[in-house]
Amino acid sequence: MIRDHLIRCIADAIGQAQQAGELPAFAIPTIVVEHPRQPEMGDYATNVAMQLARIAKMPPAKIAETIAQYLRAMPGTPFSVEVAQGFINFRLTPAYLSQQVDVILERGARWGEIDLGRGRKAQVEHGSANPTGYATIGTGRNVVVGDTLANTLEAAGYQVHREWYINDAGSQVRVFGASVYARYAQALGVDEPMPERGYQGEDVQEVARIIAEREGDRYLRLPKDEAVRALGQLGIEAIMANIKRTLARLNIRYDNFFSEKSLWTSGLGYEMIERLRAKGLVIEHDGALWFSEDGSPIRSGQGQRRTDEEYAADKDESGRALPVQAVLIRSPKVIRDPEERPTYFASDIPYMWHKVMLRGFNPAIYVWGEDHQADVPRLHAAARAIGLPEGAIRILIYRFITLLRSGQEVRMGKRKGNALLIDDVVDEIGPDAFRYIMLSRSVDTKFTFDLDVLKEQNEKNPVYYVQYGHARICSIERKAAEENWGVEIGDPGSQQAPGAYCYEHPAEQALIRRLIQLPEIVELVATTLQPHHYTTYAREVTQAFSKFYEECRIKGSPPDVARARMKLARAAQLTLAKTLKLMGMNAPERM
RNA sequence: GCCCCUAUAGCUCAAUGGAUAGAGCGCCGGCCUCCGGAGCCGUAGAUCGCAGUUCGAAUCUGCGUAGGGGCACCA
Repeated sequence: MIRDHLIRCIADAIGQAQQAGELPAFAIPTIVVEHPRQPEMGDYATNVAMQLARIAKMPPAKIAETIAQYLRAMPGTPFSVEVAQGFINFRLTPAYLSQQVDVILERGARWGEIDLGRGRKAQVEHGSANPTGYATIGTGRNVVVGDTLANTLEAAGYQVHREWYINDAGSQVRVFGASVYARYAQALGVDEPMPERGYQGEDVQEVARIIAEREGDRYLRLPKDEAVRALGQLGIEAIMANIKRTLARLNIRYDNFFSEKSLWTSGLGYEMIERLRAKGLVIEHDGALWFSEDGSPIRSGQGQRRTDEEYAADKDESGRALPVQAVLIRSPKVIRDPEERPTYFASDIPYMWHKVMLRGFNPAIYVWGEDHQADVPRLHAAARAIGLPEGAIRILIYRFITLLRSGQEVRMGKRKGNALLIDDVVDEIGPDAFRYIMLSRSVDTKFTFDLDVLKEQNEKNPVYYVQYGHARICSIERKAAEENWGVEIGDPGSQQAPGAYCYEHPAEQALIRRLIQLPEIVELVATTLQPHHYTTYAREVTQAFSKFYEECRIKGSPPDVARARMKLARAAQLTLAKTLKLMGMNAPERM
C-alpha cells in the first residue's frame, strides 16, 4: 500500500535528519498518515512534525520543512511534498496515479486484497439465534454484519471459518419442544394446551403441521416426555432448515453449525469446570455451582432478577453501595444448576476453549446483540481464567433494530411471534437492498426499520445508485465491443508500454485516487470490525466515476485517450464489483 | 445505585485528535441531437449544554440533559 510506503519514507527522512544533526535524537513515534479533508491539500498528509514539536523542542513548521527537504531529496519517489501549517502534505504524481490503473487491472478479481492476516486462522461466529423460530430482522443485522466481516478478513489474508452456534441445550429448548408438541397435537385434532410461556408464533405452528403431515400421530402414542424431546429435536431441524434457506437468499453460508449440546455430551464442559475448580474459581452455593473470577463468595440475591430499586439497595456490610465492578467481574455466575443443566454462560466456557485451543482460531470473533453486553466482561474473565491467549476473543456488540409499523414502535419477541422475518423483508426489497441497509450504519447506532418507508424509497435507495454505476460501466464495455470503438483492453498481462499514457483530467485523477483506497478500506474494516465504511466508499467511488463519465468521453476521443479511459473505466468496474462482493451483494451487468 | 451504547442539516446517517464537519432523502434552481437521466451541476441548512486536556476537539476527560440496552438458573 502506498500509505505504508509513505510511512517508511517519513521515518527514513527523520532518521537522516537526525544523523545530519538537523533534528535532535529521539525515538521516532508512530507515524500517522491520513487523507486530508480538502483534496487541494494533497493525497496524504502527516502530522508528525506537530507530534515532534514538544520532543524536539522546535517549532512544527521548522521540523516539517526539515523532514520535507529529506523527502524531496529521495530519488524516484512517486509523490511531491509540500509543507503547510505544520502538516507535511504528499501529492501523488500523475505518472504514479496512471500506473495504478494498470496495477488494478493486473490484480483483477484480487484487487483490494491485503495480507494483514498472513494466513492465520480466524473465525467469525454470527447468527446463532436460538433455533426456536424463523430468522428475524434482528438476526438479519447480525448475519449481514458477520458475513461481511468474514468476507473482509478473507480479503485481508486470514483463513476464515464461519460458524453458527446452535443453542440446542437448556430450558428454552424444552419449552420449544413442548410448544411443538402442543401444536403438533392440535394439528392432529387433539386438544393440547400450549405450555406456559410457549412459543406462539406461526413458524412453530407451521413446523408442527409439517411434522404431523410427515410423521402422522406416532408421537402421540409415545410417553409425553419422550415425545416432547423427539419433537423438539425435529422442530429444531425444521427451523434450522428454514433459516438456512433464508440465509442462502442473502448469499450467506456457513462452514459449520456448532451444537451447544455437544459440548456437554463430549465431556468438555465438565473438564472445563474441573479446571476452574482446581483453581478455586468454582464455588458451590445452595447446591449450584458458580464461577467467580477471584473466588469471592456468593452474595445473597445473586442469580435473581431484581428491580432498579433492589439494585440501588445493594449494599455491603458497612452500608456502602457495591460498585458495579463487583457485580460484573467479581460476582459469581451459575455454571450449572442443581439438575446439572448447563446455563448459557457455562457452555460459553468450553465453547471458547474449543474455538481457540482445539481449533486454533485467533481471533475468534463473536457477533452479539446488545442484550449480551453484560456477558462481555464475564467471557473475558473466563477466558483469562482458563488461560486463553490475550486478544484471542473479540466480541462485536451491535445495537438492536427498532421496528416501526405505521409510525408505532413494535417490541419484537419470538415467544409472542410478532417479530418481522428476514424473508418478509427480502420479499419486499430484495436481498441486495437488505444487505446494503444493514451495512449502512455503524453497529453502535440503533436504527429504525420502517418497512413502509423502505418500500416507498426502494427506487431511491443508494444501493441502486452503486449498482447502476456498475451496470453502466458494463454497458459501455458492451457497446464499445458491438460498435468497434477500437478500445479493447486485452489481457492485463499483455499491456503494451504500461503507464505510457498519463491521465491529466481532474476527473480522471480524482477517480484513480478514489480507486486506490480500496486496500485501505479493507484494512479499516478488518481492524475496526465496522463494515459500514464500505457503503460510504462504494458511493464515493460511484460518484467519482459518474463525474468522470460526464466529463471524460470515451467514444469519439483520440484512440490513445479513448483506450486509456476504457482501462480506467474497467478499473472502476473492478473496484465497485469487489466492494459489492465484500458486502455480499451482486454487481449486476444490466439493470 | 452501577455499567455499556447513542445524541451532528427538516429526516436518515458519515467523518483513524487535524486544515473550510461530508453524503443521501426532502426543498429550490439549472443540465442531454452526444458512451444508460436510476445520472450530473448549483442554492439553503448542523456538532445537546457547561467546564477541562491539547498547537488543534464532533471525536478525549469531568459534570449535566435526553433516549436505548444491561446488571435473572430469562432467552
